[in-house]
Amino acid sequence: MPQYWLMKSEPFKYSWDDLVAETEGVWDGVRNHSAKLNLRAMGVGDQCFFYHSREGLEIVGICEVSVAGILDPTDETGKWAAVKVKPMRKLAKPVSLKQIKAEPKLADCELVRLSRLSVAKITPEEWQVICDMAEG
DNA sequence: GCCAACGTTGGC
DNA sequence: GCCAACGTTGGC
Repeated sequence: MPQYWLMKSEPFKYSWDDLVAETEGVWDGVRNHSAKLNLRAMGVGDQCFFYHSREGLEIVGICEVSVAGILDPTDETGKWAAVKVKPMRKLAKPVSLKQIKAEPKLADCELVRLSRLSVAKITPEEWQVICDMAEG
């Protein structure tokens, strides 16, 4: 059974469109231990929301882990983890942070509780709630 | 651009 | 091993 995640990226550094253009992207540059543990816990086929931070502040698309458990190629120490992801689909309607905060069912999600965590875990229930919001 | 939250570093 | 200082992240 796949797990669910949310990955943040600043769109002016690496946006959803950049990932789509690349077809497959390496999710590297994470330098936070909690985020690293989440990256290490990912498996091939896991589903990830692609969230735009700093600008946009919304979930824009869904991608899937295509390669799990690799070392961060941008890290010379060999201590940091990375995964590869492939874009799956763009959301019909982006789900903004504002909407997420306004939804009681999402009040406890890692994205809201740990706002600075760049790779957050999403429960299946939360995933479903956000997917419903993206279609509404 | 500001600032709060949080992680890391380094002096003791 | 504690904690103050500092740097970074990310919402506003």
